[in-house]
Amino acid sequence: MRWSRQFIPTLREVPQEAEIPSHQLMLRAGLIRKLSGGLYSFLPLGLRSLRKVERIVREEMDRAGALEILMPALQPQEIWEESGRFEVLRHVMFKMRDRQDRSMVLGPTHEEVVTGLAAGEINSYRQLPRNFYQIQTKFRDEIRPRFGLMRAKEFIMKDAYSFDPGWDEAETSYQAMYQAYVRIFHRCGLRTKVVEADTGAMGGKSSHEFMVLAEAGEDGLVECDRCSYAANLEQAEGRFLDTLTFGDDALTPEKVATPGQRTIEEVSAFLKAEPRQFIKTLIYVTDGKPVAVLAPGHREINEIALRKEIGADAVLADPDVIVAATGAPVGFAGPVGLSIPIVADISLRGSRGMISGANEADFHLRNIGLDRDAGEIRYLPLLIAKGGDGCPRCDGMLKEARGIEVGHVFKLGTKYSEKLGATYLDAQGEKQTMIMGCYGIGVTRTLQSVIEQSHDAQGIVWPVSIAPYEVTVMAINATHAPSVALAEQLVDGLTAAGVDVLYDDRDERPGVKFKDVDLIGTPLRVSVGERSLAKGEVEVKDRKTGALTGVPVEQALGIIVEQVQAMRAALMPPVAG
RNA sequence: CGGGGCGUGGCUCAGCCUGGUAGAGCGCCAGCUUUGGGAGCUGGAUGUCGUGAGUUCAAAUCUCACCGCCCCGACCA
Repeated sequence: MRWSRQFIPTLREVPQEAEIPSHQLMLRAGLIRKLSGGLYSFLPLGLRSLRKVERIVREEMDRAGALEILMPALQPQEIWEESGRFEVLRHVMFKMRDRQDRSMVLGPTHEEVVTGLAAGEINSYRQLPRNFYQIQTKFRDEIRPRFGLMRAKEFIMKDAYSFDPGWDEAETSYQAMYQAYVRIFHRCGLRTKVVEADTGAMGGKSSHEFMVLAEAGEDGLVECDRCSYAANLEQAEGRFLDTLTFGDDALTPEKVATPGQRTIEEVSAFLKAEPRQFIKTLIYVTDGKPVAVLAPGHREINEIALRKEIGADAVLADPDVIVAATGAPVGFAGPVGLSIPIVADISLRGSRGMISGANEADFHLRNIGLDRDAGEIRYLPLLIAKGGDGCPRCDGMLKEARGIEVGHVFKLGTKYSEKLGATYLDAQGEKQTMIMGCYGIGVTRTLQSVIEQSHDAQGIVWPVSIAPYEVTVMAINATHAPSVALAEQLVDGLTAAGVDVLYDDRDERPGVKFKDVDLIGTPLRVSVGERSLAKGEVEVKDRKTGALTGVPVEQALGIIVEQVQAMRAALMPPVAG
């Protein structure tokens, strides 16, 4: 392909709309253009890379035995009401009406459709197991689209759904997908970290996320410095290593005036005590009733864990509810003397000498021995894990990182198959419920994640497997006939050898062409110029290492093809299976 | 939805405070020179200054409303 016939609108300057490197580079290298917030057009270069990611995904899914199908993006709202997820996901679904005034939605995911399909078509154990997947556009009315393709309103997802006769078989399906994901991301040149995760709106028993570690990542996670434990912060449990005992055990609670001091920060400064000596008392409301939730003053409550324990609808209480529940305005709640149920993080068990609100305006209590001075308390693990906490699996210590979720595998169990009647008859003629799993890869997000992980100051550094072109060839001076002739000869030869080659035929200054090639990031650059030609050579530059090699003209074609093949081979998974 | 920032040519931005002829660099078009890391010279095209209302003799500039974009938070796969 000739550069002059392609459409590669590169930008010299960083568009102000883009914050993170990958988003900036996708715009600068001419891969995408924005239509409006969270909606992007793919230009030729972006689409070429996207198609290559899709091809890898498709090959590995097929290899793992999954079957490609394609389901409608436009769906009747009823199927969501049937599964009970309309309420859960109504805020992320685009909703509309058709000409018969039927309520329709654009699918944010496809458990409902695929489970209905399986329920209708699969009746016997002889038809199991089956795993259906598709690569398709998903629609989610994001509260806040962000970072280009990272979080968009419309994006391409590979979603797969496994149906198994029993739990053991389902485990096998899960492992097969897990392994396929490892291979997919490896082939895309991505380094990923697998973490334990919360199942969120998908539901089900347990799940793992494939994370690309990156500063720009939207998810916090922790990993152990000793063992392989790693988890999303939403899911992670850290062992609290600190001991919360202060001062003399014999001291009893004492009221202390703290006029106008509401936050832990304010009161700890006022009383000259560390935040960790405080019992943070938050009032939540669940099922219409207030509940006091306690945590050490320097730590945060994990609301996902909390909701699992006290009720899925739990939210922080409004000020008037707090006044009614504690008798004091916001900022002065404490566990001592409260008449509402209390749950506390397990780190607070046995704590002594603590400080908390006195349930009276402008007063706090100190010298609290929590289980001595407060009423009945349920102790539960409720904290968001933090770097420095102990690993829950071994003696190691957790450290924090940020990640981009590119894949997520779920053990769903029977959540959908039960609701939507996905049952079959086993060998004994007994009716059984299918065991499901679901497996997603954000294809467009994966593409951008590769750039986020693989770029430098000059531009994108594509892994050869998903580079829009594998090699760019140029005549440094497009008016120098011998250079042009040799360049074109190399382009033809490479094309014939099955290499994706871009021919920069523009009559631009060399600097312009060099900058552009670096920006769009093709793994190899071949330049033909008068200088190297005088030595009987062409120049090959490795985009990743920056290494420049003079290659004799006669051997150039063979050497370049070999290098491309070597780069391709390096990204194939080491072992089969 | 709360907080903050920003909307001026294709891109990056100045001008706004203190109202009075709409600017620069890059890009684009034509010509000449140039050709190993974003060239030089000459000439040229491109703007409802986000939209609407208001104040004013006069609004890119002041006021109000709305819209859009970006960031933080809440929320979320």
